[in-house]
Amino acid sequence: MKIKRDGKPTINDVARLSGVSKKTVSRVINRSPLLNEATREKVEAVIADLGYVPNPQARALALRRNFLIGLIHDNPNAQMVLGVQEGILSAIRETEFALVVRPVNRRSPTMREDVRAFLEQQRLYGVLILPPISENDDLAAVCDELGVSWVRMGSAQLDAEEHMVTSNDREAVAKAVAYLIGRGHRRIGFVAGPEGFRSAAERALGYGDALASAAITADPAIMAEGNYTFESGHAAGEKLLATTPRPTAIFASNDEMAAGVLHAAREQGLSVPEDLSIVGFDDTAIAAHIWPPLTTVRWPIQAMARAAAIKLIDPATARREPSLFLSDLIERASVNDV
Amino acid sequence: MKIKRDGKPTINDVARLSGVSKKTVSRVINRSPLLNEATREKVEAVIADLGYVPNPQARALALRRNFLIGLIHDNPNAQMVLGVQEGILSAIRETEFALVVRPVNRRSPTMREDVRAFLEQQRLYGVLILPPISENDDLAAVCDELGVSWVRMGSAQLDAEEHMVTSNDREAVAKAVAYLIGRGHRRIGFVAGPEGFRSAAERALGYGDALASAAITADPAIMAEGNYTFESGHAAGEKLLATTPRPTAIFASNDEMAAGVLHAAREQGLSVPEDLSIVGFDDTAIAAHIWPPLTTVRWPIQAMARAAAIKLIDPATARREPSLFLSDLIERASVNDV
DNA sequence: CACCATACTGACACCGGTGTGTTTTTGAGG
DNA sequence: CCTCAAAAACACACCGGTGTCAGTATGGTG
Repeated sequence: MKIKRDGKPTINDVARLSGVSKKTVSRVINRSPLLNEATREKVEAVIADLGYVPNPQARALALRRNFLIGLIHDNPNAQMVLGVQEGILSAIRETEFALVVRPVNRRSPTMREDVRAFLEQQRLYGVLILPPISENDDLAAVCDELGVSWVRMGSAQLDAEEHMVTSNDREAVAKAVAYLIGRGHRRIGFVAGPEGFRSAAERALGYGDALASAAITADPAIMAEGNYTFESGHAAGEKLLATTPRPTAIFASNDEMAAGVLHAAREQGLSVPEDLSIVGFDDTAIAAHIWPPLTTVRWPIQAMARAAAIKLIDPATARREPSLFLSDLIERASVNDV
Repeated sequence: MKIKRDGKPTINDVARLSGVSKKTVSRVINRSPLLNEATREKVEAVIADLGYVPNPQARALALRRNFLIGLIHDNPNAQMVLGVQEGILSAIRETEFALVVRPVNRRSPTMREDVRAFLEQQRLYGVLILPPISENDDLAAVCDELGVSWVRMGSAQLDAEEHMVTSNDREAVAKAVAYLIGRGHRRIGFVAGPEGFRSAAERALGYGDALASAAITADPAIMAEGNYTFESGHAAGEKLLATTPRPTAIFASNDEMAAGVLHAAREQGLSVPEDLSIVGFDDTAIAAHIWPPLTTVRWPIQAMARAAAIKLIDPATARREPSLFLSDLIERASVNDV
């Protein structure tokens, strides 16, 4: 007698074939300690023989919790989202968890309700929220209300450590701008991220810190705002390069905008880094692939995502690991001494 | 009397409060036609009042199928993977399906077993497989064996239409190379994708077709192989540009490699497109952001992914939609007349 | 050798939905 | 007013696991 029907074997098949109750099989699966060694081996042999794998839906129903964790993001940048996915996966590989992705549109007025409906329908175990929408406290509130555990990633400590993985953008930008100052630059333009983004604010603060440390007074004429896109960086570059005296260096709050600035410089016949030094932020793939390769700040996105996932699925372990991540300056070829 | 416990309301709560059996509530949820209008309204009122949402795990258990579709990929390119995710999501939005992602490593000897374990553990409804691993027939076999429906995306018709969404790379490359020929180029280098990739083979075939149509004999000296990375494109570029006479144009089998070729050209003091024309393939973000912006072939990845997802969740509708997608040439600034 | 704590194991209800077969209600026709 | 088929609703088992608590060996004690 093999399996009853032709479908996949169930716990009942295993129980019948090994002559024990289904509860005992359940104990074997869950590595219960109060279990006779001989019984365990007998059951395990049948499991292996049958190729039995427990049904996750039945398990989820009985346990009243499932093993799905969600990633909620608003695709700020493909490289980053994929880095995050890799990071999460490195944490949940070897576990029974799986990753469900859910892009949302931050400009949609129904975003909050979309997320709510998604969580209600799927009943995920927990979710990870990426910037920029991680800055939205509403989403965290929705999760709490629905009993979904959550962790957000961001550029400033918005929550208790159990709910937050943070990168220290302010400090990282300060270091990068200080690096430009160290190379002799005094007139350093700044392309900010969009208003309302915490990351943008933090990075702007870091720029201010660095100038202040060097006793350089900030000049609003060489500061522009972009929205983290290539096009906005291009426009900001045009504006900054039209000022007199022209900045000798520009720090852009992300790589895409830095690429836009580079583009603008090229259109005006300027060479980089000879006529203009540029530093970006994020170290996405684009940074290494444009010409000249961009000096930028590397945000350890993958490690952060991994830490966030661990917080979600194993809070005990997570408490012994860092929640604040520092970024490194990656020197490439877009900066010259002045 | 509201809900029994403080948990989420269940079908039993709805049944009790509206004075019908749970099966009737089930019929309301599933829009069963044999249902009295008055009863439906009564039950729907209670559902709305309670904010009841059916438990997907219980549903999955009873139906013996869930509403999870998987995306199996080997991250060839962040832009592409994210485009695919967006495409799938546009198809499943408004449905009860969710998207589970699962990156794998094609170089791992256990890849096949990894995928198998994943499918067995999660019991997904169906999966979508991206190139390049979609070319691996083993994975399709594993899915069949496990009763998981599947659709693969690829550069050539490998399967019956119900299992396959195809892009016509050969024809697209032929068009792109013909375009270079039309601009007066005769000595056109080619950077191939890695051996063993169907997409690489198809693209090489397209290159050959175009040369043949123009009665140009292919010169092995100006053909190199890369592995779809920036670095390999850079190396291929160095090799091709060292030949005499130097090619006046180079077609690279993807954008990353095209960027690498551009890099190599720049290092040799060549300007693009004045001294060398370059055409890429994929139209990922990098194409528009490098300097000069790259003329490339746009692969309608998002539409393809959407079509693939529809094939999975709604085969009937899918039969009325296209399964073969043609690519367009996007003219930017990396090509000059010779 | 009876007794009892300890270590295992089992029976059964339950999680929250859906399928099946049966019963009740409805309403048209005689 | 009764009959009876069609329509609507119900009861109950079932999907495949887990929790609870009771039952059965086992072996050390008095």
